[in-house]
Amino acid sequence: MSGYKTAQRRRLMDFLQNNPDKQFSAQQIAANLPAPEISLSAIYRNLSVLESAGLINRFVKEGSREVYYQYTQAERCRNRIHLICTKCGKTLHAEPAMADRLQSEALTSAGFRVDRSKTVLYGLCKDCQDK
Amino acid sequence: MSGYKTAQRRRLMDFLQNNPDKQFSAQQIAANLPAPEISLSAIYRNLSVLESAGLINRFVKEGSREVYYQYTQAERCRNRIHLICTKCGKTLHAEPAMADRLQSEALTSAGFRVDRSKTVLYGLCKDCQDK
DNA sequence: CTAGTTGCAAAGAGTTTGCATGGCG
DNA sequence: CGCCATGCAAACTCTTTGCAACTAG
Repeated sequence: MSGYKTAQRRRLMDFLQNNPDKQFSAQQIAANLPAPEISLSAIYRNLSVLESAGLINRFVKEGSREVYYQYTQAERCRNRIHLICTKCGKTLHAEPAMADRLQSEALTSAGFRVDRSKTVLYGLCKDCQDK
Repeated sequence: MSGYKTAQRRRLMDFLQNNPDKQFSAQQIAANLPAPEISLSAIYRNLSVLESAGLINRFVKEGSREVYYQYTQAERCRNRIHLICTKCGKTLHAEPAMADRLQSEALTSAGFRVDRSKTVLYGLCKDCQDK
């Protein structure tokens, strides 16, 4: 009923798939995508489609007002909490075990049920701590 | 050198202080503030001033693109991680002990240094879980 | 009096939408 | 051929800024 396989859709998907640890705004994608260019509106619409299909994640970065997109790695993202480095922008995936502990921690000490898919921990990754 | 005590500034501060558990966008404040109205630009500028002074917190809410502001309760916010209910919008403050455990958890299992002031856990508060 | 403040309108940034054209199936 | 996709420009939303009038100290 809906969804053609167009060259643009595939190129967008490829781009995000090739940078699985990073997240991009629509405009950054437009700027970094190799020629031929894709119109901004097509990018926005395709990102929307891909997100509905569950192929990419969409979220607002802390301190920014832009929407960012990132490739969804099923195995790596499922049931995991994301850690984003505020310096280099890299995304790490907390192991499920860590998410479990964190979740039960919040539940017992505050009665709060953490939603893993919506929660992002911000801070510095290992590499950026050293600098 | 800078900062007068104007009636508008005080009214904004009062409004946020009277709703310490909630966060508002500039436009929501404009809509909920009792008459006489304050121009949107004055609201934005005052929120900016109050934030620089450390009297209120500023952050982007998950799933939204707007900037939200909330009264900074020095004792309650210092060194604490915030928990925001995705249903009712209420903010809880994790005890420092919980933040400590969470932080060391991230550090040992992922080498990630969590920034407490920027990290927000999203989920359901006690009250909203029951419904 | 002087510097910070206010309101209004205009400018910006990011994103969405209407519409005619072009492409997948 | 029918429906989805694309480009372009216009519309939108939230926020910032320029400017002249206005006030706190």
